[in-house]
Amino acid sequence: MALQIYNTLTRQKEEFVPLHEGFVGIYVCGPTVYDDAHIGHGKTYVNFDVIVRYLRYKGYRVRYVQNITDVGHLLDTGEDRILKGARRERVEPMELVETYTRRYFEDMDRLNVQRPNISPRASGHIPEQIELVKRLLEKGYAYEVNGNVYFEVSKWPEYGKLSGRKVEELKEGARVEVREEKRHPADFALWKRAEPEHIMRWPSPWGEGYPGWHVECSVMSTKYLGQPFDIHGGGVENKFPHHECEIAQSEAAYGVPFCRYWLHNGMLMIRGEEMHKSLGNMITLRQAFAQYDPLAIRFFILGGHYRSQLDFTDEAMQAADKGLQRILGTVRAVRERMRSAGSADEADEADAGVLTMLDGIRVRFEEAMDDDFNTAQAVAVLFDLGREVNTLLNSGQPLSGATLAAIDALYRRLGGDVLGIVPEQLPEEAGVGLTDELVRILIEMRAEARQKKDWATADAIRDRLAAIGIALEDGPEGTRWRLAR
RNA sequence: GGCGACGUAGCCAAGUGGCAAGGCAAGGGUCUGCAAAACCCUCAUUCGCCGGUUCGAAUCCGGCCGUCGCCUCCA
Repeated sequence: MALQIYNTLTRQKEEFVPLHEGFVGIYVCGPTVYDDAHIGHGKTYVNFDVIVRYLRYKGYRVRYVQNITDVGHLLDTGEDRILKGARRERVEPMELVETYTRRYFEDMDRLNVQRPNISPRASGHIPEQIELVKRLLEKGYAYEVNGNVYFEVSKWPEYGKLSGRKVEELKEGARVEVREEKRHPADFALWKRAEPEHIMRWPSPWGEGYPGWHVECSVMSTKYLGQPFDIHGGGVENKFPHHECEIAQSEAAYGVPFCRYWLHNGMLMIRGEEMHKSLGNMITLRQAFAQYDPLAIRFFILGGHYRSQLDFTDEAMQAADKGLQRILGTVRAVRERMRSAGSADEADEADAGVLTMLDGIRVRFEEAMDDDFNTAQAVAVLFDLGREVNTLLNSGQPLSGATLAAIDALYRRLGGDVLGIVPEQLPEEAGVGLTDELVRILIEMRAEARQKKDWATADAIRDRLAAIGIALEDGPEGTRWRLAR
């Protein structure tokens, strides 16, 4: 079945057909690196991470570009976010940028978000941005006033096609303070003159200044992906004006479409409210990691559709944590059985019935993901797989190494490669070695106690291990241990 | 004020014309020395409310109520 994608530009699901067969170019608006990433960033980049992973699973070669904004993104006070952050921490602007860029990637790594192929920085693409502004001036779509260059929205009739807004309506009710020098309130800055105290500045044909925020995305997406390119992603809150401006600039400058499929993901809410500094409900990823397993946060995010809003609450997170443990519990059991089965089973064959079941799961999983990346549905399929596998594991019937390997491979493929929630190595597996050996000694001692029906000793061992986060589970094939959070 | 999204069980959340996925929680059972894990069963005659279209609607249309987002250079 073909992949269907909801295109915000056309407001409908469309079959995805890339520009060049076998290759997908995708650009996603990245963070402005002036502070730690919060769980809202987590949702956005996990959402797009899975989209990219699935495209790769489908066999496409994907080039994923995600910018790092390190200049030109202003606060409503007109202050540059980077400069403000640098002043706050008394460091050079680029020092601040470096710090938070690194921290951003560290946070994303913990969420198991694969890094983009290219993470271009706005400050590293100033000449290209000046080039675009020049071109817009030459073609008559922009005008310069006092060292500032603005895009003239009224010259571009298609302005508003993404967000469904009309330029005439923008005048009304807008809270934008209208700068006198603009010809129309909706005109937006392509280049800004640097005031004397503004230290991030570059020479340009219009004097010393810095680029407007929207320009970097137009420039860096097409520089690495061409124009037009396949997919542009970002949070809904950037649909207008950011994305609208990107389209206008790029299409006015080059006369060809900018991007073919627009994807917008829904925002993350905190107990029903938008996360906002002024509401004091901001949760950084680092804070969240202190309380929850990063993979559980990822799993929580995948429990909803990427286009929907998602409400972050303690209860919902706990449910997600439990749910993930359930899935990983099955994976752990399969891998343990593989290990204890040994590698000696040459000539063994996978059970045909099991293979058929696995194939059915794979098909249902793909159907869910093909339908506009329905991860919630895909996760449900994984739960169904878990029930089947657990039943198989408990049935007492012998399972060949090949059968177990096929099950494990499917988990790695769907749960690992695509959803990114099944690790290559579970924590217990990583800790094999000393921890495993120590725990096994205790398990043996406990087994002896149990044999003598010395329940007090047996339970004491179990309780004390539980107290340090190691859970013991007695089964027909002996006792297993796992890390319990 | 303008534009848009959503409202599904105690909670989270899929489903967009044919008798309501999945997870968490809860109750019962199997297994266990007791647990844990796992499995089985139960858990929305109903999808904010009121109308309409249809043989048939959670799904389409209209109205109302409620929540949220954008119009502020927040992912």
